[in-house]
Amino acid sequence: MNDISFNTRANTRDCGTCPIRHRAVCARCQPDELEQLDAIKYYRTFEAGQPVIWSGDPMEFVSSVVSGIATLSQTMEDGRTQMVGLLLPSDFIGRPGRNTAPFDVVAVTDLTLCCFRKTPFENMMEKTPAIGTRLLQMTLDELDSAREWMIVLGRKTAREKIASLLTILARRDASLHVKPPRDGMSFELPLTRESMADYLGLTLETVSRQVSALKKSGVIELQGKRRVIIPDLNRLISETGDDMDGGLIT
Amino acid sequence: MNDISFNTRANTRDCGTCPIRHRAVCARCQPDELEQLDAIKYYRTFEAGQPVIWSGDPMEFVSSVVSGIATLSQTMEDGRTQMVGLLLPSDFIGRPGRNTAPFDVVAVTDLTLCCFRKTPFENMMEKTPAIGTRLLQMTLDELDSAREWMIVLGRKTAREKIASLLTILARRDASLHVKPPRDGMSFELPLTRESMADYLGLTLETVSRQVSALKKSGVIELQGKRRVIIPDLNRLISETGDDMDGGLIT
DNA sequence: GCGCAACTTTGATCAGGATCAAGACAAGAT
DNA sequence: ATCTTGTCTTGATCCTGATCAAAGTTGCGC
Repeated sequence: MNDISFNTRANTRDCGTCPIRHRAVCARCQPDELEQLDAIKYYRTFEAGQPVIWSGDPMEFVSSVVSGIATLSQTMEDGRTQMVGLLLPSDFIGRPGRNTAPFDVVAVTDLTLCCFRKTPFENMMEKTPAIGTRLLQMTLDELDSAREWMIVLGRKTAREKIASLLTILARRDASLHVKPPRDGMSFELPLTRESMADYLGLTLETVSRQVSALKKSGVIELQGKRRVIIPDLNRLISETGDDMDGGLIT
Repeated sequence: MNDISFNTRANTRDCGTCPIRHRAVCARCQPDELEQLDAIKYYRTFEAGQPVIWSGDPMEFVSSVVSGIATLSQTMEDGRTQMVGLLLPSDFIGRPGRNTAPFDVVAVTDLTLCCFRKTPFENMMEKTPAIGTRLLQMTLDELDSAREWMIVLGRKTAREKIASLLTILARRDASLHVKPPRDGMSFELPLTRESMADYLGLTLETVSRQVSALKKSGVIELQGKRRVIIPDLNRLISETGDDMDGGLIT
């Protein structure tokens, strides 16, 4: 027996083989599986801006993000693009049972992935049902997040959209730190204004204007163009239009 | 051995215990499991308009839609609502491993669900890993659909949104029939203009106007307010803004 | 038949965000 | 220092879809 629990984003642990703390499948490596894992596991790194895989490409691995940030997005023929997900450390990329990528994956910052060759991974899943269970839980989480994002895209105003995105980023950032948010948290924006626009279904000009507007209202402060200071998180949350007590995508 | 394959929406089969053809978990009942299944399985029916469950409510069952249509939606405090999913026969409702419903589920038409009490279902999942695998595949499908819907909500014009919705409904309807679409397919709109608006992130007036506009352009025809005739599906698809050859949510 | 309620269409006007256009700013490169 | 390049901000204008309002349609109960 061992005490491995299903780690949540706020409750990560060292897996012993990967360089950082994370919660994805390879974080659950068990000692006697490591030999085999090492045979099928490898790291890949990407520079900021590089594509990881294009929609429709054959995909011979599954992976989890070790460090850096990637985006999951889709582009129409005429160039309109929509981000459908933000991949942060510990997030999982890939589809056991599928052969092609359904969306574009692009490295936003320098990116390291911990990859598993797909077939051996699938075999491992069969032998270790806990992995499948874990993956199902993660997928259900992602599905809920995706659905919660729909109300942002479909029903929120530009200002609410920006506030929603900043809230998510602030919360994700806060969960990386040990100290709980002493008011006056701050974080580095990983996205350009254009990426934010693609995530929110806006134009980059509107994003810029609304960020400025939130600054003018005192809801946020900026140091340079990328560092965001949030004097009062509840104030920001109240700008999202959401219920105060939760529900927002984590 | 048996030849049960992972059924897709276009490839359903009789499960032998449920009244109609469908592809969800209970469609995969195996003869020797039936006795036990009957002990934990039951049907529930809802009238059109009735809620099945509210977001946040404790949820003691999982289920699949046997007949009728339900919506999955979310409402903000001020009343703005966004549908995040359309549940058609064979779709699965519920979260193994969760105790509360993440979204509102409402019956749009008269609805029959095939329900399984959650704990016994989860036990069954543990004993029969194929169920978990199947559920993971279905969840991955739903996740892809949810993400594909994001580009509709975030980047499409009102006309494209309507065309996208009609295309999905037309395709789903077509997959229920044996004959492939002899051009000139038609189907009954299951949704009111308001529900369509909530699905597409529009107002009901805009939906009405754009439906009229598509009619005036000859892309669709209407018999009464609810029956839609599609003389040329490709013509409709070209109005969605999507790539001709696929990709659209199924 | 009539009346009523729910749903739908259509019109007039408004506004939020898109679009077009010009600069501002910062970090590197020469 | 100057030029370049990419990113961001700000302004002016336009247009799509929202909002407000009224009337048309359908189905149902009586």
